[in-house]
Formats: sequence, C-alpha cells, structure tokens
Amino acid sequence: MVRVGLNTERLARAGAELADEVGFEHVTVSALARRFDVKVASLYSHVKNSHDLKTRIAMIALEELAVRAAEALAGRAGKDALSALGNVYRDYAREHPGRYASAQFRLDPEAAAASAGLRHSQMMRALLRGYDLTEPDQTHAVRLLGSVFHGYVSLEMGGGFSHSAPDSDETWLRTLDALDALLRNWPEQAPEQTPE
Amino acid sequence: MVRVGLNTERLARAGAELADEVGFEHVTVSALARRFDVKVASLYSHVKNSHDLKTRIAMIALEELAVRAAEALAGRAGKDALSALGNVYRDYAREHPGRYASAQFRLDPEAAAASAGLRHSQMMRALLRGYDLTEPDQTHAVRLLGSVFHGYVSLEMGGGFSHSAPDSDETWLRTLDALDALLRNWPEQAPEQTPE
DNA sequence: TAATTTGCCTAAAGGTTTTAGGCAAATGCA
DNA sequence: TGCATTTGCCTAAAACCTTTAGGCAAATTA
Repeated sequence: MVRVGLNTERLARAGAELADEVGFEHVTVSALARRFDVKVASLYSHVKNSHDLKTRIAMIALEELAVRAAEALAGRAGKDALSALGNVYRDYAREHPGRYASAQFRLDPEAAAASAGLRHSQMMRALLRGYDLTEPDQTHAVRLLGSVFHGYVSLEMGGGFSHSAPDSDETWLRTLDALDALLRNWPEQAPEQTPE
Repeated sequence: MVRVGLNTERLARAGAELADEVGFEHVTVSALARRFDVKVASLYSHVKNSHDLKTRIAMIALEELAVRAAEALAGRAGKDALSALGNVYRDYAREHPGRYASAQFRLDPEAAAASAGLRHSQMMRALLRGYDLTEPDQTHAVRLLGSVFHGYVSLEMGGGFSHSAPDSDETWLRTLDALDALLRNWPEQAPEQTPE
C-alpha cells in the first residue's frame, strides 16, 4: 500500500488547480480524491469537509491576489497605481477563473480574519493616498473601487460584455480613466434632492 | 392518488421562493419535491433537469427586476433616474437574495436571448439619455454602471461592508453621487501613459 | 363512455458527503 | 536495530441528490 503523500496544503493547492480547470462550483472532495487516485474517505483526515476545502482554496486565491497587488503597487502612484491594481484583479481572473471565483466564497468570520482580505483594503487605501481624499470619503472610495473592480471582472467573466462592440478591453481602459477622473475630482456630498 | 397540480411555471416560482429561503446554491430538485410533498422523479416531467430549473428561476428574477426597473425609471431622468435604478437592484437583492443570486446564473445563449437581459441594458441606455454621452462612450458607461451596481450589491450582500464605519447606506448614497458626477463629467479618452 | 393524454408513482443506477473502524507504512525512541 | 507510536490510506456503510425507465390512474377529449 503505497502512500501518495497527501496533506492539507497539497490538497488545497490541487483544489485550486481543479477549480481553474472545472470551475469552483464543481470542486468536490470526490473529484480531488480522483485526481490523487485515492479513495475519497482518505481526504477527510486532511480536510474537515467540503466547506473547509473550499475555504482553503479561497484563502489561497486571496493570498495570491494580495501578493500580486502588492507587487503591482510597488513604486507606482496615481492613475498608474490604479490601473496596475485593477489589472491585477482582471488578469488574475482570466488566468485563474476558478481561483478568482473562490475568492468570492463567503468566509466565516474566523477564516475571514485569517485571510488576506484586510491587506486588500489596506492596499486600496494606499492607492488612494495618491488622491486627495480624507475619511469618510476614503472609505467610500475603497468600497466603490472594490465594487467596480469586482463587478467589472465578474460581469466580463460571465460573458456579459462579449459579442458586442466596443471591445471589452477598450471599456476597461475607459473605466480606469473614469475612475481616475472621479477620484481626482471627488464630488462633495450632493445636496438633498427635493422631489417636485 | 391525488394530484397536486404541478407544472413548470409553479415549480419555477416555488424554486424562486426556495432560493430566497435557503440560498440559490442550495436549490435542489429534491428540496423542491419535498416542498410539494411529491416524489422527486415527478418533477422531471415538468423540468428537464436541475440546470433547467435554475435557468427558469434566473429568468423569473431577471424578469421581475426588469419590471421593477421600468417602473422605477418611468417619469424620472438624470440623477433621480440613476438613483431609482440603482435602488431597484439593491432593494431587490435585499428582499430576494436567492433570486438576486440566481440572476447571476450563467445562462446558455438560448436562454439569455429569451431573458429580460436585453431590456436591462436598454433601460441603462434610456437612463443615460439624461446625460450627454454618445457612442461608444454610452456603451462604456452602460458597462460601468452595470459593474458598479452589481459589484456593490454583491459585495454588500456578501457582508463586505458590514461591521465597519461608515454605514453602507451612506456609502451607497455617495456612490450614486459619484456616478452622477462622473456621468455629467465624462472624461475624454486619457492620453496614453508614458512609462518612465 | 371510450380513447388519449397527462401526472405522479415505484424502481433503480450512479454520484457526492461524511463517519467509523482497521491495517500497514513511516517515524521516533531506546 | 527493534519496538511502539503515529499517521495515512483503506473498506464499509448510511444518507442525500440526480436522472432515467416504465407503470397505473386521473383528467381530458372525442
């Protein structure tokens, strides 16, 4: 009886690869066992359950994204930094669709705290130092940036922008232009609207 | 042997309710059968398979969203229309989280064509008539708006903005302000950046 | 009323999840 | 080196979900 050498780390990494190949929603403990040519039950010594496996995959993705983001931001500021950060998310989603999807997996509070999630918002804040925003606008802007990046990438991955002109690459560039313009020219709180 | 009176329509509607109660990802043919107190196999006369069921739920959600959006836009223009449309998506997601999630379900081309998807982008375009954008900027703006609305709502639903100040409602208002400012002041294509 | 269609059923096969208990390989220690 | 312990993968089994096939009875139509 030869041992394959499974462990939690290897399983999670293989799970991440599997996610990229078949989609995060099709990652199963069974499929992972098959990939190691091992019986399913064997995995349960290394991973608590299916949810645990998915959580670990998500943590890998968040970590990889954070590393790339930090690299991308190093030495850049302003629009240059904005584009670089946006491209990190977009490129990662294209290279690793399953991992990217996993990063949206809802983590329980404990996992969330241990994840790279906080670093992501810290990097957004670092980026915003190149613009002239103070609290609470900075927080609003962090959330807006996150929304645009995530929203754009997920709609694009879902095929929302394909098969219609103009090219999605073009829109992406214009989106970055628009965000930059918006951040440089962040509006005051709008006066209350008076209906009629 | 009493008949419950199943049909495709009722199943899809019940599926949508189920989605709101247990989450779209936990909608199963089995659970739906249980809800009608009927054997699982019975559903397969009305619904092709699990994927078909989910597709139908997504179509319901897209349709309901389109109806709400049309109502919200009627008689409004500019920022007023922008806010109304954004609130449609956000409020729908809060009232019907499972249905909202289903609207992100990737439809195959045939279902997509038959869905209310097109009406959604047409309404975005209608909204943008209140701003001064011509093609291809209008398309860019449609995509940006879709990204922000979807991104914001899905991050907010995922708990991304909770437990931290300022309030998510506040950010939402400022996000609408920001989008309005951006659309009123849509930037020219930015000059190419020269690295170094 | 008879014929047809339709609706729900039983049966069954195959896949995923998860727990329990067991044997053998690897490791640690005398 | 030899023995004890730990660890890794196994078999077995229960529970649940998906899907197909074939059947009988209720509803519909002629």
